[in-house]
Amino acid sequence: MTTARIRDQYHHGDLEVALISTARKFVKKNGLESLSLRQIAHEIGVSPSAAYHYFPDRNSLLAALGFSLFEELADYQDRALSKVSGKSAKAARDRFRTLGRTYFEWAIGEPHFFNLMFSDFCLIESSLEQEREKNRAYQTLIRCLDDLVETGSMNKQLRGSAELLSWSVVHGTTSLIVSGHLDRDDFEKALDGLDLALGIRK
Amino acid sequence: MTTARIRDQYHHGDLEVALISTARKFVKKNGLESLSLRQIAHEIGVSPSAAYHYFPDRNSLLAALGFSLFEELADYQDRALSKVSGKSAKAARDRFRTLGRTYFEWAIGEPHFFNLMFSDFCLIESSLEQEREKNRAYQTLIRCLDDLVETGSMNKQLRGSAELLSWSVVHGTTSLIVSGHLDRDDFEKALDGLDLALGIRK
DNA sequence: CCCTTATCTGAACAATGTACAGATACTAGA
DNA sequence: TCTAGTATCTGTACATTGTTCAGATAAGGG
Repeated sequence: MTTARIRDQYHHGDLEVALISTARKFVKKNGLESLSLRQIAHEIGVSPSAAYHYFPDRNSLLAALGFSLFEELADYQDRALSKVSGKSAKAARDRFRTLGRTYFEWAIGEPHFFNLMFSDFCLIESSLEQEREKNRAYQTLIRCLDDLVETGSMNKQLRGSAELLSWSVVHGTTSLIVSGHLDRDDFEKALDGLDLALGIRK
Repeated sequence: MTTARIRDQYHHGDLEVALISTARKFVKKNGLESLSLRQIAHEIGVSPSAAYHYFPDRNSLLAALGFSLFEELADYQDRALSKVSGKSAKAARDRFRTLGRTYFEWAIGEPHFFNLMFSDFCLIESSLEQEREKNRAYQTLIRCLDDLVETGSMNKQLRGSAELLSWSVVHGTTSLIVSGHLDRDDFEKALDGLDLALGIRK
């Protein structure tokens, strides 16, 4: 009541987050290429130049959006993982598969987001904050694999390579499916193959 | 002497391939985003509208370039593979690794090309010709794996999943490295892990 | 209440993709 | 060889884009 009242006429109040969220809306619908700063500004009801007070250029806005999408993905995965807790072998297997499946489902559901996240735009600021988000899902993967080894339901000789293999298989199939080089149902096949190769018993 | 003489003043002669090859030059240097039809036309010495006689729009030119890059990659792989012939177990292993390594090296050497090939631009016409090119490298992979099984130097129970796993690991790590989410030397680690997981003995 | 600072506007510029009418060169048929 | 017709390219034009910058407007602290 005190801060966000009539400032809508000149001062927007939350322009930075408004820019990112309407950029999100546009990218979701039409992808990166057609994203226009002017359209975003118009949608918000603000002058095209206003954006330059928060982002040096169009690329930086896309980068900021891309970074926020990594958070979204991690949140999405966490939400699904919270339903598969426990330290049993079965729970570890379920979490392992959930981790991969949510990654895939997210990408299939929002292919434009997935493309942005792994595009050139998100290359620059991959230093600090993004690393932290990456680790968030990565730590979960590590815990899954450790649990699988501890419960004796996985080939422990492969433990050293398992993280890299799992991540690259999941990301690889997802990327190839999103780009149309693989069929949708190849993902489950790949997960099955990964289980077999890592010696994960059911 | 008869066909390509003074036509340079009005009729270019090979404008379609000229458009693709100078587009290639620009993408190689600066990536997709900054690619301009007008700059390409100017470089060739032709009017901006001339391009529209061969491509309905900018996207189609990028798609045509992308498709030609799949050919280039396959050629590059074939050139390297031709030095590793033979049906021995060692030859099969070498071909297997060469197949992955050339894929990776190509992408690292020309990241902008790699990005284009797996971008939205190359989604449309992934129907006929591109399938053929994809199969070209894919058949080589299949032959490698068959040889590995025949010579008893690989876990034959994993033969069914091996193609999908290999391809997704190689593409996955490559994609993650190109987009800055993995280190360069993670690729060899992934290949080693893949060997281990598939039971490929040295 | 004023003055500094953050925030946004407005006009402007160069570059881009694309459309279209017309000019120019090539080619086949007489 | 001449002539029509077709393929190929030019020139101009338009709307849209990213980006810059001087100035207007609001907010907040002294």
